[in-house]
Formats: sequence, structure tokens, C-alpha cells
Amino acid sequence: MSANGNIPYRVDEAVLDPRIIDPHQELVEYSAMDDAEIAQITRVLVGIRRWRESEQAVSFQSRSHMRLNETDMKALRFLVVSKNQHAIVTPGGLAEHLNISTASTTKLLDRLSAAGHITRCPHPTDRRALMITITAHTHAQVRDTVGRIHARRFDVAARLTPAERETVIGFLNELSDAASTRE
Amino acid sequence: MSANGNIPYRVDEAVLDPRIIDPHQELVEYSAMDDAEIAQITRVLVGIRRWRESEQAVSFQSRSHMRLNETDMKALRFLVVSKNQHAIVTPGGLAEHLNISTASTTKLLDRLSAAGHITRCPHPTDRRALMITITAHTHAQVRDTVGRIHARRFDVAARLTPAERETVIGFLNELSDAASTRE
DNA sequence: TTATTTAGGTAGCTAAACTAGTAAATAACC
DNA sequence: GGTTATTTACTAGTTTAGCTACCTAAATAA
Repeated sequence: MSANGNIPYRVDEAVLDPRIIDPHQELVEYSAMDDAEIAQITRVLVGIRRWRESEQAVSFQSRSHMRLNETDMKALRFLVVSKNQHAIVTPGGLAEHLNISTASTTKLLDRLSAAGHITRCPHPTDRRALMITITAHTHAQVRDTVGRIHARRFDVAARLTPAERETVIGFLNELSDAASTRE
Repeated sequence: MSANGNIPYRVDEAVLDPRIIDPHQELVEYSAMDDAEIAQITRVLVGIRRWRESEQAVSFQSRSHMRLNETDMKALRFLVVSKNQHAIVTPGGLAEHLNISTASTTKLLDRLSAAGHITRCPHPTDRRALMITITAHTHAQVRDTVGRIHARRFDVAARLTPAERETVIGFLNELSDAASTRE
């Protein structure tokens, strides 16, 4: 395991090294830096991990509250968004969005329909197709959940100064670029 | 749906409003702000979403490369981390970490064992229990993957100035706090 | 008008979770 | 010290949610 970019790294026997950087004992060495700087960078990485974990926890909570699996929840979110856009959702379109087969989508719609979350209606123009409509109650429920999360993020971003926002935007974009680069 | 914090929000009919804030047409109104500020905040939110998506993509890539499902990969990561900490992993401990039953863990270990990723060894002190050890090849492989991701994040954080890092740390921590607060 | 494609559904299969119950080892209690 | 309770991993059988293959009706292309 050698350097893969401009940072040499090592992730092993971390517990033997005084510069432990996160709760899971991963270690990145960067010899040109002093300990204080490494400690600060470590706090960034811990922040990333902590945020990811809290996001997962929130998503799990809302799903288990509505007794839905991940795909079914994703389907409902898609339906809410599509309704906002006045777009018609068909089983085929849903299958494409969720990356599952149309057969699995049939089962998914059976589940959501049985639970009273959606109804299958005739498509206004294509008599082969269906129009999936989310029920009023479920629409309000999902919209509220999504909106709450969104409002919280908005709130956090709103409290930053414009300059701080640019810093955060740059950081997030670099993280995304770094993650998607396969060298 | 009324205000839940200090930001009133609305997530509906977004397409009818000029201040659309993200690709999924969710909308947060904040009447005290001008459009430029809202646009900037929107870029923060888009950055968050984009990063999440790229993280998922990377995780999926590494899993499909090793032909593992999410739980199995999580198990291997846990084994690597535990090895770094010189901690013994038992099937029971693994079940607890993964939030699955011990029966499911037995099957999981069968899969990982058949693929040559782990071996079941006798526990050094408890003759009922097992000690799960990750094979050298798999250990190196997983460690490398995790290390690479980690190194990239480290690299991005390292390129920030100390002041920028504090901004990012504060932002991430506030996001985590906001997500985990259930009011 | 005929042939092909498209949309959604059915049937049956599989992976990976679950619950219930088992044998062996260990811990707790008189 | 011997009996009882608990813990550990496992087996067996069930459930959930995906898949492929195939079907019918409707729309579209030749």
C-alpha cells in the first residue's frame, strides 16, 4: 500500500501511534504537518463521519416510523417531488428511478397500495400505462419529513456568512470530486 | 405544516415559485433574505446532496468490485478496525455491531468464509465462542479501500486554511446536531 | 393491416433477513 | 459442590424484496 495521490497514508496498527485520528482508529500520516494541524484536520474528518451517522439515523427513524423499507420510502419521496413538478409517475418511470425491475415495482406498488400510501389510476393519455398518485395523508407526511430536514439544513447554511458559505461549498465540491475520481 | 424552528418553510408547488432551490424542486422560503443569498444557500444544499450521492456511488463501486453486499462489507470493515485495535471479534459481537440476529450472522460468516474472507477460530478463553479472523488478503484489500477514501478526505481538509477548517467543522457539527434533534 | 414495441402484471426463484428452538459452555446461587 | 440460569453459535423454517421469464393489452411502426 503506497501513496495513491499527494498524501502518503497508512491505516494499520493505529492504536500504537500517538496520533490517533478518529474513533475507528484510522490513521493518516502527513509528515510535513505539525500535530496541531493534524489534530484540526482530524476534527474535520470526525465531523464528516458524525454527520453521516446522524443522517443515517434520521433516515432510519423516519422509515421505521412509517414502517417502510428504503426503496418504498424513496418511491414516496419521488412521488412527492413529481407531484410538486406536476409530473405524472408511471410504474415504469418509478422502476427506472429506483433502478429496479418493473416486476419488482408491481410488488412495491402492491405494498404501498395495501398500506394506503398510493392509488393506481388510469393514465390520462396512454391506456396501457397507469398514473400513480400518492394519497393526501401520505403526501403531507412525507412532505413534512423532507421539508423538516431541508429546513434544518437551510437554517444551518443561513447562519453562515457569505464567505463561510463559499468555503463550505468549495469543501463539499472538492469532497465530491475526490470521491468520484478513480485513479 | 407550520414553522418548526426559526425558519418558516414550505415544500410544495415549488415549480410555480421562481426561487427553486434544488434539482428536486424542494423549496424553503425565507422572506427576510434576498435572492442572491438564497441562491448561495441553495448551492450549499446542492453541495450536500451531491457529496452524499458521490459517497454512495463510491461505496457501491467498492462493494461490487469485491462482490459483497452492504452488510458483508460493513462486517469486513469492522473486522479491520477491530484488528487495528487488537480486539477479538465474535459472531455475537459482530451481530450487535451490524444490528442483525446471531442466526443471520451465522449465514453471513458462512458467506464470508466460503469466499475466503474470514476464518472461524476457537476463542482463546471462551470455549462456546468463536474468534473471527479476517484473512491477510482481504484485510489488505479493505484496509486499502478505506485508507484511500480517508486519504482523499484528509487531502481536501489539508488544503484548507486553519480558519476555513474551523468553519467547516462548525458547519458539520451544526448539521449533525440539527439532524439528531427531534422536536 | 400486420408486425413490433411498450406497459404493466403473474409465476416462480433467490438472497438475506427474521423467529424459534437446540446443545454446549459458562455464570450464579444455595 | 451441585443445580439452575444464562450465554454462544448454530439449524430449521419463514418472510421480505429483489430477480428473470413470460403473458396480455395497447400503442406505434412498417
